[in-house]
Amino acid sequence: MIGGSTPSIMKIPRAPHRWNLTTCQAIAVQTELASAVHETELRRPVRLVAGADMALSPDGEGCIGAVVLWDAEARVVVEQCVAVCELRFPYIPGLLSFREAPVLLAALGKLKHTPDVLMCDGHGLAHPRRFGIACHLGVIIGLPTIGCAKSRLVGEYEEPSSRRGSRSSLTHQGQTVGTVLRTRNKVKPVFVSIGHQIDLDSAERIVLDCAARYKLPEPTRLADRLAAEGKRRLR
DNA sequence: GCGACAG
DNA sequence: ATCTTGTCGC
Repeated sequence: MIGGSTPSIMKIPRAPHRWNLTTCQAIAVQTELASAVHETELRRPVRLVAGADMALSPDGEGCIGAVVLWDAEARVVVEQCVAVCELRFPYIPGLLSFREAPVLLAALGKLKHTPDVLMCDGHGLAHPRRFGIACHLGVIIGLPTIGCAKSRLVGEYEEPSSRRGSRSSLTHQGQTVGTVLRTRNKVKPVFVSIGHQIDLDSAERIVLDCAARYKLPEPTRLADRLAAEGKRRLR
């Protein structure tokens, strides 16, 4: 490679829309792209699980996106990348992807390996318009994605029993949009939903498999930690 | 009008 | 997301 540029095989397609939009336009984009979400069976077996998360820069004007590629078989980190961007959109419940997706896509574009699935820190179909950040990233990169959030955005559910592995359906407007899953005994559960090109049972299994020691699945937990580290380095 | 509301 | 140390409970 000339100039020492690092070759990457993780090609990120350009988003089919702009990111700096009005809230009204952003909602229109979600309604439009929601029809592109595919709820399907997982084809290839999953081994490489990427986790993505973001942290705000010290001054609050920018953000640090982090991606950690986790080998779910060997239980080791394969690769990790970070990217920095200026914030162009505020945090508005239901429009999270317009604030976070740009940096996460930038970080994903630095990956040398292509993940089998991407685990997002937020919801997928468990969203008012069935288009949370996991769906948005999945539709853009064309890979299977899972939404694994720490709290509820929409929907109703029964508290699952206190044992790891117990679950209950998250329903919204008469539809099952996700699963409330207990990954650790007596610890607050996580909210799992389909992002793109996957089925809910597989999503749940992958989250549980990746969360053997902590509440959050390893890819997400490590990406969160990496983003926090990047934040400290900017001081 | 009031309350809810991923990160 | 972020501000923040110790502390209660298994």
